[in-house]
Amino acid sequence: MSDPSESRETPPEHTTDEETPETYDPAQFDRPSVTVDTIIFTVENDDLKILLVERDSWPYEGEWALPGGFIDMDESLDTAAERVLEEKTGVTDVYLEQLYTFGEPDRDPRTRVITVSYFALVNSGEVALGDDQATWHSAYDLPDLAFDHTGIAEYAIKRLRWKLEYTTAAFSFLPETFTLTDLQNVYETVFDQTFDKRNFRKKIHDLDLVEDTGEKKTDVSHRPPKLYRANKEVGEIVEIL
Amino acid sequence: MSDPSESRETPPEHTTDEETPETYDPAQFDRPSVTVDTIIFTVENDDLKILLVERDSWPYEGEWALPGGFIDMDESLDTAAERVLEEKTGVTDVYLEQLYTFGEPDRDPRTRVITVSYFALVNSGEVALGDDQATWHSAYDLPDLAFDHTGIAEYAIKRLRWKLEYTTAAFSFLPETFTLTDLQNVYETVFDQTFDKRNFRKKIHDLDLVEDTGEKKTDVSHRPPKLYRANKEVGEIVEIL
DNA sequence: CCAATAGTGTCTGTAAGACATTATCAC
DNA sequence: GTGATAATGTCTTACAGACACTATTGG
Repeated sequence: MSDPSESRETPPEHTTDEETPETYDPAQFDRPSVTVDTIIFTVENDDLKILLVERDSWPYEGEWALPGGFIDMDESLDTAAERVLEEKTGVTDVYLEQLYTFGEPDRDPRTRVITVSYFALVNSGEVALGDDQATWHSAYDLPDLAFDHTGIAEYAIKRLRWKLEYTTAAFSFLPETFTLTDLQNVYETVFDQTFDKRNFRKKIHDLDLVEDTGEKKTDVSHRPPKLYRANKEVGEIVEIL
Repeated sequence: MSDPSESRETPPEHTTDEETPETYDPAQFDRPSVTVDTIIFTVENDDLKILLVERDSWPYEGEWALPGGFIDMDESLDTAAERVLEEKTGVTDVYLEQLYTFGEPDRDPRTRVITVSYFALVNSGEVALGDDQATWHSAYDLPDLAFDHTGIAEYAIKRLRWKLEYTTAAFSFLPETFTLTDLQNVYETVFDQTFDKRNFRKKIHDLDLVEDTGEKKTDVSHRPPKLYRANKEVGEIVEIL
C-alpha cells in the first residue's frame, strides 16, 4: 500500500461506533508525541551528502540519526522544520518541503512518536555547522541509522531525484552564480550517472532556465567558463531530464 | 522563528545510566492530538466525487467535512486510514496513499490537532455507505468545508491527477472487467477534458496495460464492446498521458 | 434501415539521444 | 605549445497529436 512505510496488516479491530469521532473532545484521547525529522541534502565534491547527528543518549546512543526535534504547541510543522534546519546549519531561506509522515507504533522504544519528515536542499557554501555533533555523510554510503531513519533517508533520495527531474530544485544546491558544468555536476551527483554535455546544455537553454551574467569564472588554468544565474524560481515545475 | 539556543533534538544533561530511559521521555513534552482525514474519491456518472460527512457538533456543526478520526495509540497511520475508510464505505482492499500532513496551530479551534491526510480511490459499485451522514459530492462543486478541509481536498485533486498521469491508479475506480470506453471516461472525468479515442487506445495497448478477457458487454443496443481486465498492478509507475 | 457506440491506421512535427571538433586560458 | 576544460550543431529515431471511416448490435 503506501510507499515508504511498510504497512502492518493489523486488522482494524475497532468497536464500530456510530458516533463520529469528531463529536468528541480531542483532548480526551491519548496523544502521541510528534516530531519533525529533516533530511538535509547538499552536493559537495561530486558527492551527495546528508547531515547526521550523533545521538548522545538512549535509545540508539552513539548512533547516527537525522536531525529532528519536538514540535512546539504553537508552531506550525513548516516552522518546526525551519527551526531544526536553522539550529543545525544556520541557514534560513532554503528549499524545504514536507516529505512523508512516519508513524509505526513501535518506531521509537520510548513512547508512541509520529514524525513528520522534511527534506531540505542547501548550498554547502552557506552552511555553518554548529559545534554540536552534526556532520555530513555521503548519501551513497550511510552508516546504520537510529530508529527507522535509514528508510526515511532512502525515501528522501527517491523524492530528491524526482524533484530534480521535474522542477528547478537543483538551483538550491548552487550559489547565486554558477557555471553550466556546476549545474551538470549537481545532476550527475544526484542521479549517480553521467549525462551528455551537449544535450544537457541544449535542454537547459531550450527551457530558458538560466541567464548569462556576462561574467566569467577567473583564476582557472584553462578556458574560463561563463557564469550564469537561475532564470526561474526554485521549485518551479519544469520537465528537465 | 523560535530561539535557536533551546534545542529540542535531545534534552541535555544525561547520566549514562542505561536503566533510566525515562530521562528523555518524549512524554514530558506537550503533545498535540493527531487524526487521519481521508479524501475518498470515486468516479460515477462521469463525475469525480468525494465522500463527505456532516458534522453534528461544535465546531462547524452542520457543515460538511472529510471523514476522519483519531489515531489509536497502538495502530499505524496506514491502519488508522484503512479503519476510517472501512467505517465509512465498507471497502477494505483499495488504493490508499498518504497525501500530506497538515498542522497549522489554529486549524482546529478545540485544541492543537495535526492531521495526516490520506486519499483513497474506490469503485463506487463496491461501496456500501453506512447509515450515517456520509454522502458523495462532486469534486467540481464542493460545498464549504469545515476546518481547512477545502484546501486539503483541492490538494488531493492535484495529486490524484498526477497519480493517473504517471501510474496505473485509474484501475482502482473500475470493476474487475471494464471496457476501454469506461477507462477513458475515468481519465476524462478526472482531468475534466476529453481525449482522442484512437490515441488513447493506442497508448493503453502500447503500454500493455490491459488484457482482453474474450468477453463482451451484453445488453447494449449497439455494437457490444470488448471487456478487458488490468494487466498491471494498481499504482505501478507508467507514464500514461 | 436507423440509432448508437465500438473499433481501427497514417501522417506530420517535435523532442530525445548519439556523437567530435574547435576555442580559450594559465603556465 | 601543452594541458585542461569550455563551447557548440547535426542527424536519426521514437513518440505525441491531429484526423475519418467502417463495424456491430438492438429496436
